[in-house]
Amino acid sequence: MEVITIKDIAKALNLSTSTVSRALRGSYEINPETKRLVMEYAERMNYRPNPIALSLKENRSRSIGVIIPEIANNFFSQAINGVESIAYNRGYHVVISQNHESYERELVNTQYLAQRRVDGLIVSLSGESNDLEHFKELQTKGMPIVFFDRVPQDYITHKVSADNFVGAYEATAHLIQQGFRRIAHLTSPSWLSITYERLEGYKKALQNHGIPIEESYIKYCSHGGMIPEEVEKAVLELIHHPERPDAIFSAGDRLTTSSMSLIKREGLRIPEDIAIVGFTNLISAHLLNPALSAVTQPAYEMGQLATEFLIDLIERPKSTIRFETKRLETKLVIRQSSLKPA
Amino acid sequence: MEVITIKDIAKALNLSTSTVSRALRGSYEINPETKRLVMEYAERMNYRPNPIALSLKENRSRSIGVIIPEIANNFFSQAINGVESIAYNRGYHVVISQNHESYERELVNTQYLAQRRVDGLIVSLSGESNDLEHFKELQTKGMPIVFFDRVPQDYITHKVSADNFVGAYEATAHLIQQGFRRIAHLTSPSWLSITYERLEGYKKALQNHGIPIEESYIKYCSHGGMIPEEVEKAVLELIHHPERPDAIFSAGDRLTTSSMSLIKREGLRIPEDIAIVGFTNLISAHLLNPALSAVTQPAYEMGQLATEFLIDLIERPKSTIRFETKRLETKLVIRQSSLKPA
DNA sequence: AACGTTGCCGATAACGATTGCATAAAAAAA
DNA sequence: TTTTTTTATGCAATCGTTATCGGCAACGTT
Repeated sequence: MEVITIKDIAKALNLSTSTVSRALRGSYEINPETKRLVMEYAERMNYRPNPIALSLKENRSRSIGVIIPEIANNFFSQAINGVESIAYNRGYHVVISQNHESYERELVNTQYLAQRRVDGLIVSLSGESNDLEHFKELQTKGMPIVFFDRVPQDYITHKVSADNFVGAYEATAHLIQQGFRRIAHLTSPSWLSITYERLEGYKKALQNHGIPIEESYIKYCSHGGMIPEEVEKAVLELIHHPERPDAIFSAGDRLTTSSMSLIKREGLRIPEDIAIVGFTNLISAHLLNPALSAVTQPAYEMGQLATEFLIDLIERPKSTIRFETKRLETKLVIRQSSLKPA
Repeated sequence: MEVITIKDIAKALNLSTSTVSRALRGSYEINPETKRLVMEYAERMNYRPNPIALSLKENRSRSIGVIIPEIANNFFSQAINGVESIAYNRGYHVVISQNHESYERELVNTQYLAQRRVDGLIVSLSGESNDLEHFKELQTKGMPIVFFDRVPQDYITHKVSADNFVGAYEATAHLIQQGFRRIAHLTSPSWLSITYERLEGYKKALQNHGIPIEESYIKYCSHGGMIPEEVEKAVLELIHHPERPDAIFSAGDRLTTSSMSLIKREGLRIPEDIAIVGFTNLISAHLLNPALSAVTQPAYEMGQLATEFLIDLIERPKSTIRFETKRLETKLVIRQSSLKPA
């Protein structure tokens, strides 16, 4: 391990570490000649300042932490790419961690990142998180936090989300317009913002079209699709409902693909027996059998926006901040899975 | 930012930092009573040692870096979950970074992780990496590195990969057995290990069945599917080949889904006009239209194994190490996309 | 009584970098 | 020539932690 330090340079050039340090940062009070010598030597020896030492001294790390439920999910991986695109341009590194829809993991990861002195956090809540004390505590200690996608309601900070209400409304309205009437909704844990907003959009669309809301058509999966049995139970209850729904509006990649699998496994056809629209960013949606109608979110842009918000929080004096909640438009792509057969 | 340090504890209890430090680590030379006091106070104040200070002092970070092409890829995200499962059990954190198939990004990420003093690296090479000097240099400086999936040939360290040769052989043999004869191969950059091994398996299967190898049926995508135009060009060349192939054996998620899209867009049917088998871990393979036959890799296990190798390298005295190259079995799942119509 | 042993604890120096303050030498002003 | 100012550099503290070394009682042994 022969890594060159400022001390090595100082020794080699018979200078003090302070002089070397200042020379490297181009301080005006260093002799231009000395500066040149130091710069050249540092260049030649491929000197790189030790970021750990800097973190210790400055209590920051020029990196931002991202905590999301799963990377194996197109929405989140696209969002991360958005985060990276902004972060790198502004000189920050990105540290990714997954909570796997577990409160416990979220807690551990949050604390880890805080200890590692990330300069800020971008968070999409786990399916189990209704207690947000760990974030609140961090925030009072000065850690900037921006939520995206799954945002807490009673929490004052920047938030970025898709317009889940409108997205859900459009999806449901589309199904109604196609002639479906018994429309079920398969969704994530009830306490998540995305769940609530989508549910409201779904209900509103039904109401506006004079269709009564049937509570037994609404199924929550409190582990967000991480536990196959839970999804299976929910879907089977729908399929074997005395008045079987003729369409499902489902949230999330996993819930949607699982539903499709199960419907097929049970010998039913999509969309003839049950139509389906997913709230998902699956890139292979158009390749599915049948091609999947989907409400897609601008994941990349959401990641970008959240990051701009966060870096703003980090770099701007606190006093001048007014917190915002931004909603980005979703897009409904209609494909075969939601078309009423003639 | 009121984080409690060992110094604060020392001051509060009227002890020296050394005593507090030793008490916390349970040193035998501290009075049990003092120990109890310190422990209790630390517990009450929720003291956590500063990992940055430890990293600086010990020149290590109890974390391992993972550098992969893309997280938006089921194979890699499953592999990461495997890595995490082992790492967390053994007290290491995992830092993920993507190279997006770019040599430049790989270089930057490698250096970043090295500067951050990760204790070791788990790497799957970018599609552009034929120069491995950056890894070699790190390794001579003492950084343990384990490669997986895309492994370099002339590099002495632990390596973990799927048995690409056998996987490709089985896929190709399956197509032949189905009655296909003009079998094309759409694959990743030619210099990658996975490309070579799969190509060899493909060729061997053709040879063993007396089918001549047609070079114009073999298409490399030197950006591994990251550039849509490149894939499009390759697939279209196959589709419009004077002797159009009746089957494609394709590598990678992106290459496979792109091929399916393009074949459909060009008005051809799968498998009637062109059959397809993918080398992919797409979780929605069974939901595609048609259901996709695929060679899948034990991604999770590969991640686990690579991590065990790495932690072994990190913790074991160097002298006792004998480097291994492990190949794990792939699994061919036959679905509709590769079945010859009657 | 002199010496050695133990038990318990503290001061200090690292790790790598930055920075406020001090200071030497050189240049400018008196 | 003397004083002041400027220029260029070094010293030392700091960030949080631990390892090394050493100190000082209290006790036991001869």
